[in-house]
Amino acid sequence: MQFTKAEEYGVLGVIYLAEQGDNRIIPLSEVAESQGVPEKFLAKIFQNLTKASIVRSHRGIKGGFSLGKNPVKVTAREVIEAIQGPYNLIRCIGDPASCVKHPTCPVRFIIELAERSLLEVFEKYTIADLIGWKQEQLAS
Amino acid sequence: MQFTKAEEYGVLGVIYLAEQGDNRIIPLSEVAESQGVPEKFLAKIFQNLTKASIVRSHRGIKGGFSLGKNPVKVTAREVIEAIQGPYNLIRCIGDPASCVKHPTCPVRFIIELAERSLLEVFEKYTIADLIGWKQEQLAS
DNA sequence: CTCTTCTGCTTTTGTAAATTGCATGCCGAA
DNA sequence: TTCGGCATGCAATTTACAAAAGCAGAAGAG
Repeated sequence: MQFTKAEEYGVLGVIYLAEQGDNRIIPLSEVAESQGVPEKFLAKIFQNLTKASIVRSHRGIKGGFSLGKNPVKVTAREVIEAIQGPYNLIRCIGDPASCVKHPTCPVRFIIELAERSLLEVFEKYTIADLIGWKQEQLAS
Repeated sequence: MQFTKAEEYGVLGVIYLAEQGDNRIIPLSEVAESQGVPEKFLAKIFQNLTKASIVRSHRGIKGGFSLGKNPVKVTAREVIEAIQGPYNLIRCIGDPASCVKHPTCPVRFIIELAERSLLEVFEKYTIADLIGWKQEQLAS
């Protein structure tokens, strides 16, 4: 079980945008370079974020991406699920039919609890919280 | 991020052994067939469980596997970590060197919290708890 | 001895993640 | 109105790892 790079890059990208402040428009190339991630990969991720209105895209010269929402109101869960789709630690939770043979499967029981507690964490912290934490680290 | 089949099969296998009671010795073929999982794959998983003393192996005719510990004292975390090694949702947590460029990486911050809350769940429930839950489901 | 079962190692297969490439469309600026 | 920079969308590739299969060997019971 591992956090994917797409999720990681996406969160980092949104944070970078938020840090520039004032809803500035930043070209993707700058975001990618600043975070040291492949631009084309980030492009795909940002398309998902655009669909979820977390960022806004601007074409043409001087184009790029700006924040679509107030970072205080965007939770980590929203960003992650915009990128990966709904969270499923195990297939049979998203698709109960595949688990129909084991209506009493104890693995599902514990995975459901684990998933819930994971989502609680992701829901508890906003992009603004993550930036705040980063500032604290820099200060200390 | 997904729970792996190895983890799932391992937990199911241990539960099956525990359900037979009295530390009976069960050949791997029976465990595999009862859970509908490939025997060779399960074999590798059980080797790890053996090293962690969660199960005990017995060779020769009438050989197989028996429980190595009281199911009341084996947590889901122990089983899972015996199979997969220490839990790392993200690479830079297990290997901080790979993250040295970003000492303030906010992703690490939230992933560490997520990981901790995940492990708390896995630590809270024992094999006996899972079996108990299964019985409840059957009863209702 | 010999048959059965685990053991250890190697190899293959399958699938999803991660990345790259390219043709296209849009937009602002000159 | 044209040009260049930038996003878009889809296709293709590469990489990585999970999942599974294979096989020779060791250990134990009868």
